[in-house]
Amino acid sequence: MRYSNATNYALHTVVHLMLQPDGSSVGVQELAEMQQLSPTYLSKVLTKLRKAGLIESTPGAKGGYKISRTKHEISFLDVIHAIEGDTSLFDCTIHHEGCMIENTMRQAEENMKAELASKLLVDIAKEAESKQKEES
Amino acid sequence: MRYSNATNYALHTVVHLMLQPDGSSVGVQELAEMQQLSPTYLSKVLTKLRKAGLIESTPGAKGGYKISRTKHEISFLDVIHAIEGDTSLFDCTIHHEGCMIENTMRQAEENMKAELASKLLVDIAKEAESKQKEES
DNA sequence: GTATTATAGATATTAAGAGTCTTTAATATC
DNA sequence: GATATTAAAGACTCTTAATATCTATAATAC
Repeated sequence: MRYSNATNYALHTVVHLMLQPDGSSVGVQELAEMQQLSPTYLSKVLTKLRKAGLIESTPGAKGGYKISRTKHEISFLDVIHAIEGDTSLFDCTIHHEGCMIENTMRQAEENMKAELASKLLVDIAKEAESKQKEES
Repeated sequence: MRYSNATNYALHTVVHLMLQPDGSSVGVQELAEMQQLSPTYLSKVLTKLRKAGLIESTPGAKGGYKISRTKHEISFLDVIHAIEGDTSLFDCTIHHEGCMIENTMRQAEENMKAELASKLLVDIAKEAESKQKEES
């Protein structure tokens, strides 16, 4: 019962892309090396992000991925949703509607999702940037 | 990415046991029929609940399962923990400590768990009881 | 002793996650 | 236009966890 590794890769990639100079693209090769995983696998993850409108891609030489124009609005939940889909953590397979147990579980999940919707990845990127400056 | 069916079965079983007269046991046969699943499978789930101290079991004729004496303190989280273990929803497999993304995810999860720890199953049982009275 | 019931072990089945390989399409550069 | 580069998509494999099932064993009531 966990979020998939794909979600982790996606979150890290988005933050990395946010740290790039405006308009510049990064190839999947570089992104994959950074996280030590295979480029083809990561590209499948990134395609989901593109289809969700979170990043943009350009094929061909000097192509790659860059963050979309809604950069400052991308939340944790946006990325999770793009990768995991809109499934619920909990489904009562016994009752078909109005299950009180399911209601309680769903409510708790909704609150978590609301929190994750309020957390923006651009803030993580900023934090990472200032940490780098401290170190140098 | 969801909680297992086992957790659902466990939650429903606990509520059902709470609705029994004090001290009476219910066999796994009956509990399984109620939820339309195999008795041996459910018994494995219930053994986890017993090991976590949430229910008690007595083998032999007239045996079965009953809620433990801490009945009024059993929360959703207690049951989830008993079945799913204490794993986290999110693990950063790239960084080993201090990952800012992991921190944010973990914080949201902690808040959800705190909410689920505050929700008692005995309240669900009471609600179910009063609903039954309305209908009769 | 006999019937009943929980427990544990071994095993099987299924589904999802994780990942690879290959081919195709698009783009830039020369 | 030819070539190199890069994303995308399809087919496929591998592994793991969930979801069971079946059988044997141990405990208990009568």
